[in-house]
Amino acid sequence: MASGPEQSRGRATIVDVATAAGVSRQTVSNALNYPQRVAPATLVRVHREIERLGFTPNAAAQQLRRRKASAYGFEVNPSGAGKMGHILDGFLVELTVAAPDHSCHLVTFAPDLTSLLAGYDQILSTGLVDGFVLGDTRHDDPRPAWLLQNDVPFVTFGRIWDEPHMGRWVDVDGRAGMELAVEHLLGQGYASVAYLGWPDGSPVGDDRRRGWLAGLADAGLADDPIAEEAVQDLAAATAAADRLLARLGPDSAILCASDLLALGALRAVRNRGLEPGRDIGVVGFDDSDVAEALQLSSLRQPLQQAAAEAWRIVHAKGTDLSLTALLAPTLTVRESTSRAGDTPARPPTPVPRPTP
Amino acid sequence: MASGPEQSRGRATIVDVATAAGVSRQTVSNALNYPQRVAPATLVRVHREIERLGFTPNAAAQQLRRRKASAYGFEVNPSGAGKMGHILDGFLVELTVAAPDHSCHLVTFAPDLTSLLAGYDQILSTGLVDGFVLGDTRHDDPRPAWLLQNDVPFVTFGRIWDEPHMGRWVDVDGRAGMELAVEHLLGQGYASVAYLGWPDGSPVGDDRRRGWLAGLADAGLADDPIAEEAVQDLAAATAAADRLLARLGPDSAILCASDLLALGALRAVRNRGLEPGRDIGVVGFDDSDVAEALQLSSLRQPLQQAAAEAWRIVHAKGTDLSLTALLAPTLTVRESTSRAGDTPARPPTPVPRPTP
DNA sequence: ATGCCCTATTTGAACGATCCAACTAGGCTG
DNA sequence: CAGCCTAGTTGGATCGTTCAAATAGGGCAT
Repeated sequence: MASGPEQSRGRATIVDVATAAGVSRQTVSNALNYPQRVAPATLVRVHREIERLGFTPNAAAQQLRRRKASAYGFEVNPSGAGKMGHILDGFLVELTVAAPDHSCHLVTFAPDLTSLLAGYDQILSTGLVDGFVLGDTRHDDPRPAWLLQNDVPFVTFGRIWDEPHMGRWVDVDGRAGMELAVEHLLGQGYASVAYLGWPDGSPVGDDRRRGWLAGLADAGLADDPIAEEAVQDLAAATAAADRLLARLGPDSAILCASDLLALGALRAVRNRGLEPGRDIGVVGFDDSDVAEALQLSSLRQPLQQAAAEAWRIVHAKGTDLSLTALLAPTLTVRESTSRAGDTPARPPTPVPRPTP
Repeated sequence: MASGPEQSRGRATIVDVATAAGVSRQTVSNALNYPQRVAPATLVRVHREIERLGFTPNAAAQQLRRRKASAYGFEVNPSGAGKMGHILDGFLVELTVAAPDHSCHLVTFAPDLTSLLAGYDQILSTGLVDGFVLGDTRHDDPRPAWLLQNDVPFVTFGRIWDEPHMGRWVDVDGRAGMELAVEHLLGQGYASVAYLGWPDGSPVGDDRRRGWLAGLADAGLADDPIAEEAVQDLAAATAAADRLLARLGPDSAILCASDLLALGALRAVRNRGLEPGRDIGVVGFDDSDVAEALQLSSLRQPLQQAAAEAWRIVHAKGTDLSLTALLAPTLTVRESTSRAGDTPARPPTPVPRPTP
């Protein structure tokens, strides 16, 4: 697989190939970077030697001469790794998979404790990366402005809500996703669709709530929208969902801003002796592992598309500020929204509680 | 933060610092790499100029000259990203956080479809990375042998079960973790501890099962161990747990090989009208987001330690084949194993099912 | 004073590739 | 037949750093 060069003093270099093919090193370089400049006969001869010697251009030498690393930094946050709804892990994977299509790669780095920008400045100043993919956008985020000011290529996953005119982002259209979910739920025969969301103030949450309302309006059901709020916590979600159920009639559905909230809804439903899907429809957001395990219908973010768009945007030349991509999520339908769902979780014979 | 060099033609280089400090470039290099070779007075002068000019050594130039990238590759697998129990995401984060301690960084790459080794060979041949951190170990894994044969530094997360004598791994002691869990459960007052595990044959699963048996033996309860098997699937796990409950007396506990299996156990327990924790103890493995959300006690892998050990091993010089680290997991105790747990999930007033 | 050693520092030469400008054949034009 | 153009090829310089060997300049013993 990796056969050594003439002299076994390491890997084959471009001059090894050149001498073997009887040409100059520049011709070998041209054969790889500008094939149209090289005579066809020479081209095949060079490529044969490249193949034979197992030559691969040295990345460090290319980076040095080209003044370009063809690498991008991705900040990973220790606090939220593996957390539910943290689709960043999946996004990173899809970015990595798509990276070769753009002949570049990804370098991970951890945030600097002193400053939000320090970590970025440091890895950038070594020339290790050309730019960044920001996996999240925070409120009052100083990073986009700083990067723009320093002419550093970047793209964020998540809209830059504070500055709507600022481009260079890719995001998932939570609003459209919610409309889709409402349509699905009504199509399944649920009479009404209530909403379990986060408290006002988070841009993402507000956007999703608007999607729910829009979905109701589309169906002409917007006259009396029923909603409850809960923070991202199971106990709070369960309690809020229970309040919701108290206000709802039969054959209702609950649309949730996250899988965790939906998990609370599932518990509240079961606590009332009801069966999710058959009695009450429940839809979550992010299609996390939990959703899959609990047979919870959920909106899935198109991470593969998002990664592709991210690479496109980060590589786009010029200062075009309107480089954006808004992608529609898809709905993964499971038992929690199917009326005729068999309920395998229920055991054949209920057993009374054993008394000590 | 990033002030330019004398001529604003890019970043400050080592010669910019040298001329500014009135020394040769090599002295600046020495000041950074071998400070003891430089006279104290010169040292402070050089460092002052480095600070003033905001100089950072160019990584590509260093890599080229040192013939060393100070980077390591980490293969990310598209199929299992974000999956429950996939602690690889967390491991990658901890590796990234700890990387600066070893003045190196991490480069992610996706598996090549043609061959398991092709992706490794390719990124290695460019000199982009010096070695690899393998996030998982498969059965009949050709990678460790290949890497060893080619003198490529590496370390695996997960023992190399096929070749017990082969070193260069860091792993979590599932067996010890299970013993710890059994001890905890018995200490909580549960009369017996049953086991819900994977079918025989997986090295990890068999190891954990042995830990359970060892824990029972330590307590003198090994005479009639009760266990059931299920594949990594919620429905199967729920059914198996239900079979287990049929065989168990009151005040028992179920120790599970994974959080997903434990999730099935929780459902089976609730389906019988019992309350996890109060009536039946349940313990999972991996302390995933689900465990946290469902208040499930679970064994947590010490990923931070694992990352530190991984860096130590991958950087260890020589061909010492016995470079290993076996770390003990910790138990995160939650309501599913606390007898006197309040049960916030139960609503104050049960409501009958609404009839249409 | 001469020789010698030791320390601090400097100079030359890589590392492996690409950019740039120059060079050589040819064929074509006027 | 001189001159021009183009395709194909080449050598020199360069990216920014570190390695290896050479130099300068004391201090100390002979």
